[in-house]
Amino acid sequence: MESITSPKSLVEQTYEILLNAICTGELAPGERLAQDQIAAQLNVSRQPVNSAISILKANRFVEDTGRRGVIVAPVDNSLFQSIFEFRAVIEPFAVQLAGARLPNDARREAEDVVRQGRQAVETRDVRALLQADVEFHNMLYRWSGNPVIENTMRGNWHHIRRSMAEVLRDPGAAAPVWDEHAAIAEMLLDGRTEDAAALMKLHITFAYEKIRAAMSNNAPD
Amino acid sequence: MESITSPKSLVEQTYEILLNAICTGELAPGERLAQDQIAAQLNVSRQPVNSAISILKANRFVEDTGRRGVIVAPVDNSLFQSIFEFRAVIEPFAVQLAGARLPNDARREAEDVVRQGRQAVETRDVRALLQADVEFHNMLYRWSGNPVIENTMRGNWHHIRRSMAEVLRDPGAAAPVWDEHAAIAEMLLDGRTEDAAALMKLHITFAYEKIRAAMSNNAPD
DNA sequence: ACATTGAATTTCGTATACGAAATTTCATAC
DNA sequence: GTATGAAATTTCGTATACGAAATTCAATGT
Repeated sequence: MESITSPKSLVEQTYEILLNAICTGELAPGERLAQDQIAAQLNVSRQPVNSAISILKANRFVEDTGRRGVIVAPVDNSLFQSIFEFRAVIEPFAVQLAGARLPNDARREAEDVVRQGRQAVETRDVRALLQADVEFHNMLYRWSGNPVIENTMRGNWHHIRRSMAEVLRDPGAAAPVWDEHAAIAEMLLDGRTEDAAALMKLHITFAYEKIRAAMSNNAPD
Repeated sequence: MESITSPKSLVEQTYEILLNAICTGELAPGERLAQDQIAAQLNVSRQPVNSAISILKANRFVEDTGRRGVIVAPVDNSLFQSIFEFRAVIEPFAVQLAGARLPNDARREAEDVVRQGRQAVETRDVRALLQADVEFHNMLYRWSGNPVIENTMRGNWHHIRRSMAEVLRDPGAAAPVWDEHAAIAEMLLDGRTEDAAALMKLHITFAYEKIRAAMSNNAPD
């Protein structure tokens, strides 16, 4: 028997919709969030919209202009480097911890996620690709048994998604990513934890190089 | 000339007051947050209180009960281990980065913070001690030049503060902590980055051991 | 034409109002 | 004395209302 779960409040729903719009780039950096307009669009009053914006503000996804309302926070280019510099340490660490704490159905779960990722590559669906990427890494965070990693990275992934959405214009380029994911999972499930962690470090480095290359093509500044 | 900074909104002020009360333990885990009562206490309407609680909820400091309102999230004991496991990797990493990117007035800044920390040890002021601790580590995050570290740890420090408040009943025990802080800063400023990072790793390990010992005294379960 | 200024408009922050859902209270039956 | 259930109360989520501050825009002077 499962416990009763109350439906999400309008504040939560509004927050998720706005955050998603920001992360996918639908709401561009610098764009203003007008409460009235958003409220009308979502068919709610301004009150939940106002609360949702407060949450976005606290989490630095939007900035106060001091004037009318808030704007979507800019994605400054140096953020890429910082994010991947950070992940190059955290991700292998998560793999190392996971090696000692694998759940029973780990193999099945890993195979599911990898299948989803590869399917997204096939269908060239950027949104599904990003989601599978989040899920793969999130799976490892869970396996690490360290909830701080999971919580910390939850926040970071939204920022990562914002960045990725800008450069992942060619989903075909993501094919090797999923070979790497599969190899990492395989090593981990085989008990070769150190190898898996080392490959994860490479994986993040590769991803960063790829993104940097894509960026300099898209916006050569 | 400095730019005009708008005064904090009631939502922000309410959020900070509530978060602080949660982190210091003034609002105990499991305690209910009644909007009417808080609003009356802070002399504002329920509206800013409601928004502030939404932010707390999004950041996992309070939990939905599904029934009336929210309760302060429990601090489960395994969180200690997770936090320090995490910091044992992140803090030395921050030191390593900082070694290459020290600002000009680094020495002066470090001396200021260490002085504040030692003074808090003298006066046995737990609150000031925690604040100095946050500031010392935050200084290193800033020096690391990686804003992701700083942002990530900002959130985590609130949780760390919650945990620490419960065990830091004896401020005298914090004296060696500030010797370690001073030594880390000294090494870093001397260009001995690797040594500083190694000591930082030890520092976190020591801190964890100390807290674990204090915990088993306070609540032997 | 362009700058200036002040009235009209927009839009936000916060207060208040209202309906719904849960809890508490209390009368009643066993 | 305990269980039951309906009425009263509490309290939340959300809508609406209102005042203040910023922006827009048109009228006026140069």
